[in-house]
Amino acid sequence: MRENPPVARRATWQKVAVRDEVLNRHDHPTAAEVHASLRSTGIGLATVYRHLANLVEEGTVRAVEHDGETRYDCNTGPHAHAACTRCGELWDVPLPATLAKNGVERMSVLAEVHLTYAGVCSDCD
Amino acid sequence: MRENPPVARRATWQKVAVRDEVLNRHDHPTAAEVHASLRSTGIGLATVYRHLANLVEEGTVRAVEHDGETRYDCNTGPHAHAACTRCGELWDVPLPATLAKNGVERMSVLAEVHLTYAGVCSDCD
DNA sequence: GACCTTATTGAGAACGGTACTCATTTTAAT
DNA sequence: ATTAAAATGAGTACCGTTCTCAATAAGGTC
Repeated sequence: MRENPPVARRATWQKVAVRDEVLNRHDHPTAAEVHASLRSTGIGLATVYRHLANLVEEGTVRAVEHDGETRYDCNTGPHAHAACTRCGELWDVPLPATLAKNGVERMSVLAEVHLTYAGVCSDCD
Repeated sequence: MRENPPVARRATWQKVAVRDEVLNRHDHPTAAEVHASLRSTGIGLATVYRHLANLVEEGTVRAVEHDGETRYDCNTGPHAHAACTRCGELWDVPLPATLAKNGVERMSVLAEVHLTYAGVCSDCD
């Protein structure tokens, strides 16, 4: 008999499917793209969004806002992004080891640093 | 008689109102906020969006994507941003003078660098 | 296995920010 | 004044995302 039973988390094939899909791709898919890849399973779009949000919340994947849509990144370590304005490709690049934080004094608790380089990739140039 | 008459640009009080409003505020307003500030003039929301887009296109102001909405920044020089996740405040901070660009070789034409620090500002801490 | 409790699902509706449509208004040149 | 066309704005469409809630299914218990 437990006074504060933990919220039960049930295992479902949907949860596994979404996690496996996003962890196995390195191309920063959107929720719609994950849903499309799992189309044959019949999973619902709402469920895909739900699990992606859960994975972000538990720190398993990282959400990257880009061009008005959210992309999911299986790389949770510190890194920056580069985006091609022609083909829309988004890829990981290293975050400068020492990133000056001068002028951010007004920020008392620095939680995240988002750095994105935008331009034209060599494939499109 | 001109063979290629330039596209006529007519002066309207709406265009002046939007430009003056966004150039006089340093708080990165959204389109809705600009519209609200100009409510008494009766200007339409579509017109506000149109002029803000024009100002961005002609380089007079800078658009900053943040939290799923577009904010407008009268500071067009190179700079970074800091955002408070509690109060939502967004402010300008200096961009590190030398930002290493190692690992961005695949980017053949680098057009923009977006750097945002997220955390809790001293007012909210 | 049968049963039960409740977490999970997913189709569809709702939502928020932004862009488009097009009849009407306004500018500014003649 | 007249006119041609740029500009306006109310309404509508759009798109990514979140919410709703009846139906489903996971996983205990007996």
